[in-house]
Amino acid sequence: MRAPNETFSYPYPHPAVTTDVVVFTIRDGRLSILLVERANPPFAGNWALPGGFLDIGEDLDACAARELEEETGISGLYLEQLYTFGATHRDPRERVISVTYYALVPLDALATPRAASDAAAVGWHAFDALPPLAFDHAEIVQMAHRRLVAKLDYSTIAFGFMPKTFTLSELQGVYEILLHQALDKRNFRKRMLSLDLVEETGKLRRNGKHRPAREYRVKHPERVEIIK
Amino acid sequence: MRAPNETFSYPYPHPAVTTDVVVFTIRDGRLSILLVERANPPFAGNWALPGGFLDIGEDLDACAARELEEETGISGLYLEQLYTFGATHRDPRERVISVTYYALVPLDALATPRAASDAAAVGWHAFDALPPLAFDHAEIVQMAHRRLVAKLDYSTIAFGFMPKTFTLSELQGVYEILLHQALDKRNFRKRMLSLDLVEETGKLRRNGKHRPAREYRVKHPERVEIIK
DNA sequence: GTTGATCGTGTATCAACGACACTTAGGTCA
DNA sequence: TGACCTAAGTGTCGTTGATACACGATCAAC
Repeated sequence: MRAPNETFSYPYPHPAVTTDVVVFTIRDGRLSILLVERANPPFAGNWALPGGFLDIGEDLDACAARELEEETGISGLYLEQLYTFGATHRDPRERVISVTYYALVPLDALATPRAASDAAAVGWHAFDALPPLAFDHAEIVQMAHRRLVAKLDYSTIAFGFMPKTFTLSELQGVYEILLHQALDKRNFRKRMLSLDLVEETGKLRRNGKHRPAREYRVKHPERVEIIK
Repeated sequence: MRAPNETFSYPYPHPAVTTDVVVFTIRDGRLSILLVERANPPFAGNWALPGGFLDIGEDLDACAARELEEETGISGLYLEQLYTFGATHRDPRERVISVTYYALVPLDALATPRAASDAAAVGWHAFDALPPLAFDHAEIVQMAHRRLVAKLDYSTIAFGFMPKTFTLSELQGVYEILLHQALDKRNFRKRMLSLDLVEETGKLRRNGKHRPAREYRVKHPERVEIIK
């Protein structure tokens, strides 16, 4: 496609542009994020966010989706732009501007990532027990987490973690994990139902040796994320 | 500094990176933004946001501040990152990624901008009567406005428009302009004073042939922007 | 000293939120 | 088959925050 020794020249120096994605999910009751183990320098052997260099004819959103798919096999997520990081020495190779995104994966989506391209391994890591991360990715993860928690208050972002159908107890569990605190069952249900965002499927879900729970679904899955 | 015909080469194509800044103020009772008239193609003669190309050794925030100062003479503002725009054909010359910022100027700051560098003219334009803008700058302005209005609800961002001292009526006026609606005087004062963010200077301000108003100042000017 | 203009103040009602405990339904097992 | 275990599901009351609303006080101008 491209001559081996071809180069691209500009009258002024240009930085490289990358995208990086923070993918959240909840696994085994813990908030977790998706990391790839770097196969190549710099930071070979370290864990990092999935991401990579922007193709010159590609939109930023498309780049984030493509790199995520290439490195982890996960696709079809709704990616929201988070922040752009551009400190001068954040990458030892050259000047790199990183446009970062975040996304949520439902609990059930059997998102078993597979390593590919320049990643040695891929895996979910509990947010409160992350390994050391390459580049400034720890900072990116922190910002994504702050954004996620802030959005719980004024948006329906938590539904991003829910499978197609779920029980109110499961939904409450997601909030409790994200907020790090127990919630009152009656108040939680009152608030959720008054928002008029979920509806009963009519089915019951049997989860153990006790009374079965009513199953719910989101009423307007397309416009989750609306501000309350 | 640089040899005239020097070029910078990379094994892969690199986009250019720019910063653009949306500066808000309130003039004559109208929300206004700062625009520069472009002296050079593309879009020569059109109005655009102040901004320009990132220097290779410069942080993004510094670039935004520098370009703003160079093109308008305004400096010392607190710039907050807004969003990064990178659609493939947003600049006809080459692929350009723009990291955008926004900032607020107090009403009194005699911010008389002066044209410089590659700007033919500089001026304030009422937000509800903007001229056609170059590139995708209209979209950037819309996003900045949405962010500004959203932040009114849960932050102290409105103080960014206030001079060192002000009256509660002036502060109320700012809110009314931004929110596009009249507010009840008693309720507004109750809420503002209960936040414990302003204090009386002890002075009175005479503004006309009527009872003078008490003068206030922000209590902790350094940490304006805190979430309520 | 009357007029005009803005400043500054209090109360009553309603809605939203938080605290709080028991009954119901199904599964399990003796 | 009935006793028991476990999570599901439900209502009230008090507190707090938001909204609606009207008039006297103060200064300048005449």
